[in-house]
Amino acid sequence: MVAHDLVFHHQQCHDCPIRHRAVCARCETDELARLEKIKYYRSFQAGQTVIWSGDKMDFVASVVSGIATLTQTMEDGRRQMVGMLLPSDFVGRPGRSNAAYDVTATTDLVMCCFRKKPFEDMMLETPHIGQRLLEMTLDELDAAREWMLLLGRKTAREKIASLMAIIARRDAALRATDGQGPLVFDLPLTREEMADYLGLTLETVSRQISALKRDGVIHLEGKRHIVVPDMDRLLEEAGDDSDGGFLV
Amino acid sequence: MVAHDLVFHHQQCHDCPIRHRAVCARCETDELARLEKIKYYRSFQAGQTVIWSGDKMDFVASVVSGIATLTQTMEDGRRQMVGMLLPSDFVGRPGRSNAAYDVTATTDLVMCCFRKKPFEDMMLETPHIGQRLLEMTLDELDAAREWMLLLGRKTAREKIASLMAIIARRDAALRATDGQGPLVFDLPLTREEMADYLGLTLETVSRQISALKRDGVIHLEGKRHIVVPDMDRLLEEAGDDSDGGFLV
DNA sequence: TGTCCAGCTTGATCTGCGTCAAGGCGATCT
DNA sequence: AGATCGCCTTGACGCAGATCAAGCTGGACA
Repeated sequence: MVAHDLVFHHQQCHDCPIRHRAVCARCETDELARLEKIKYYRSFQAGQTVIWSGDKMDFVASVVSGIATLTQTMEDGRRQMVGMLLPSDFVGRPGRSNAAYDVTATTDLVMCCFRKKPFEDMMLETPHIGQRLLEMTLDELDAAREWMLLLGRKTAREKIASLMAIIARRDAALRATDGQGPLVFDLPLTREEMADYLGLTLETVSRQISALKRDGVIHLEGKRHIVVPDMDRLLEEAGDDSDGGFLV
Repeated sequence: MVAHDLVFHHQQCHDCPIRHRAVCARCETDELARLEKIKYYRSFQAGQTVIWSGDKMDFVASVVSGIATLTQTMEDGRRQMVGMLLPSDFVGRPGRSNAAYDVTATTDLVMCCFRKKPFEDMMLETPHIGQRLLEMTLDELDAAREWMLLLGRKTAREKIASLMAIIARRDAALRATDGQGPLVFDLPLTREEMADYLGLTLETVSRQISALKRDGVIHLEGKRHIVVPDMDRLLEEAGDDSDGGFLV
């Protein structure tokens, strides 16, 4: 059964490697049949650009596997990441025909795309798709606002610690690691991408990672593999609201 | 006729001083009647807090007049504004019972509130309310992402110039000033609020405003009244993507 | 086995903005 | 008219993070 879950179904999709949300409707056959007809897959290699800001974008999509980023660039080349898309995340804006950001595959990437017009038609006739999309958009808005606090007010060290915590959390959620014990994950971003995420330079990122390592907040094996011996300590370094958690 | 326009109607509301969007449904009498029953008004004085982060929030609302801000605060007192609500803007999240941010009236403020539960019920039965809300949320997300670029990558001078441009634009939109000629407006924020908006200190805000004045980019009469002799010059200072405009 | 290169680290130095501190200005109250 | 208070400006100084520069490390390829 196909279940891309725009409504919180989590069945295994018959032709996708993972469960992903944000794509299909309640599992009612007619809807599914319609979705099947307008959906198609696209693959990208790490580093490839999915779409440039300003380009015509006649589809919406959800990430099946891999990671994509949204970035904005100023004329002089300064770049700021404004979105990170993990599996199940949604890109594209119904009711707009041009991309507002550069979308880039930072790892090998598979996306499940829907041609925009028929998707919009379906949204009109199937309210719960829109409802689910609203919910996801509100979540993204919350994430963006958390990110704004980070960019505007946190120190470099806090920024790095925050990023580690965010990645650890999302990684754990994806793998449904109910996880007690030391947290382990791989950084899916280069130092430069982290810098673009955090509003820093790659040198500062490197230095602060070294500092956190020196201070025992994280261990790293190789350049990408991170072990967090004590999540609470990390969250403290991140300057996050205590309680380690989710107000939501 | 009441028309708070969750669907782009712009009739004058019979009991509100201005046209505002984001509140009511297509002007079909039964819907209006229902909305009338669940709506009520609240007024706040400049400086009053509407709701604290974490508090129970059993309503959603739209701004009728005045300006409200959303801010996040770290334990040590560092603050970052994450949203600015002008008339017609919407606050509150269907499907969540606690506020995620401090909401504060920066000017005298009137809000049109709807008790949450009945509003949610209505959303379920009246899809276009949800559709309109999705549209507005996507707009806010775009604004948040623009804001992230500002926070992460712009210099203090660019930040100030950007803020002036944003306020000028929103002000013009509100007053439907189709406006050629020198742009004129009042700053609705104190220097400290601007600092919280921009991720700066109030001293830096003050210094950069003085600098822009010295360089003739803006003129100011008193401390709040701004005249922009050349909008293009201002946008250039803001480091915004040339074309002066809206990709949307 | 060497060499090449992208990604990363580390050092030295510079600078934009924060911090601390001292007033100025205008509105409101007495 | 003076006192008070919130808001704003300006100066002096210090530091976190940017910039510039050199070199490391590990994987791909010949």
